[in-house]
Amino acid sequence: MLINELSKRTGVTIHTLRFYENLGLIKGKTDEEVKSNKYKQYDESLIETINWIIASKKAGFTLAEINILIQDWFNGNLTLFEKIEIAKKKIKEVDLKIKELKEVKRFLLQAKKDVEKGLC
Amino acid sequence: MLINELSKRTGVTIHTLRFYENLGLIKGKTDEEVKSNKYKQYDESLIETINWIIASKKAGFTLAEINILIQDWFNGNLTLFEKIEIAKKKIKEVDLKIKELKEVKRFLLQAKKDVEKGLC
DNA sequence: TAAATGTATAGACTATACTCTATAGTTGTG
DNA sequence: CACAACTATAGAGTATAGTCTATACATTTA
Repeated sequence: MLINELSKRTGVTIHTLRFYENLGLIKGKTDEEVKSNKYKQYDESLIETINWIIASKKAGFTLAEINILIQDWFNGNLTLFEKIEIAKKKIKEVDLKIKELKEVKRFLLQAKKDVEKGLC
Repeated sequence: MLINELSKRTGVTIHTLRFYENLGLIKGKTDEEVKSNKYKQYDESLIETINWIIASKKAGFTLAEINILIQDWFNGNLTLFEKIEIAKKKIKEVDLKIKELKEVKRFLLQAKKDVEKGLC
């Protein structure tokens, strides 16, 4: 598909998709047979990749971190063992973030309770 | 306490504390009695405020959002009802973030499982 | 009391992640 | 075939959140 379709199907603007492509997060390829233009074709599988990038960003990972993981995972010639280790490490990081969020929630619940009791 | 102590007790650099003070997140006051300098005194209670700012940042809130909440909460002359509503709203936001993180975790667990099964 | 350390202010600089503009060429439609 | 809509590239501009430097005083301490 062309960039316009990729943009519509992911909800990410064309500008941002190009920005991601420059960073190496995604990659389209120009059809060698077509000589008249340099329009890039984007693979169907990029939809999932981009959704994953969006989720990871929401989870607080930087694009640099996400990029390293993508490079390792898809282009890194890693052994099965190494891939499992990477997944485990990332899962730990996500668990830590969930723990931090739960602390913030506890703080908010306490504040709410204090107000309800008329303590502040 | 002076800014140096506040920095040491919160782990936030003096530069960043001043940056926060410029944004209005925290406030020190110069002792009117002392004419020789303009050294600002920071209240003991700011330690908790700053720890809360740090946690909120980790939770993905921007300084602008944190600032609005602080202004509302501490200086906003809100009714008890309004404060409870604000707390409820923030708790909902945190819950959403936790949900998003759990999705990322599910994705990672699936990837790990796929690798373990030798599917990729 | 000289030197080291601390404080205040203003402004420059950096990194991250976009977001927009300009320019040039390509494709699809009435 | 005119022209609107799409694509590519490069580079400028923006917002957020710091981080650092320079300058000028003030305070502490050996």
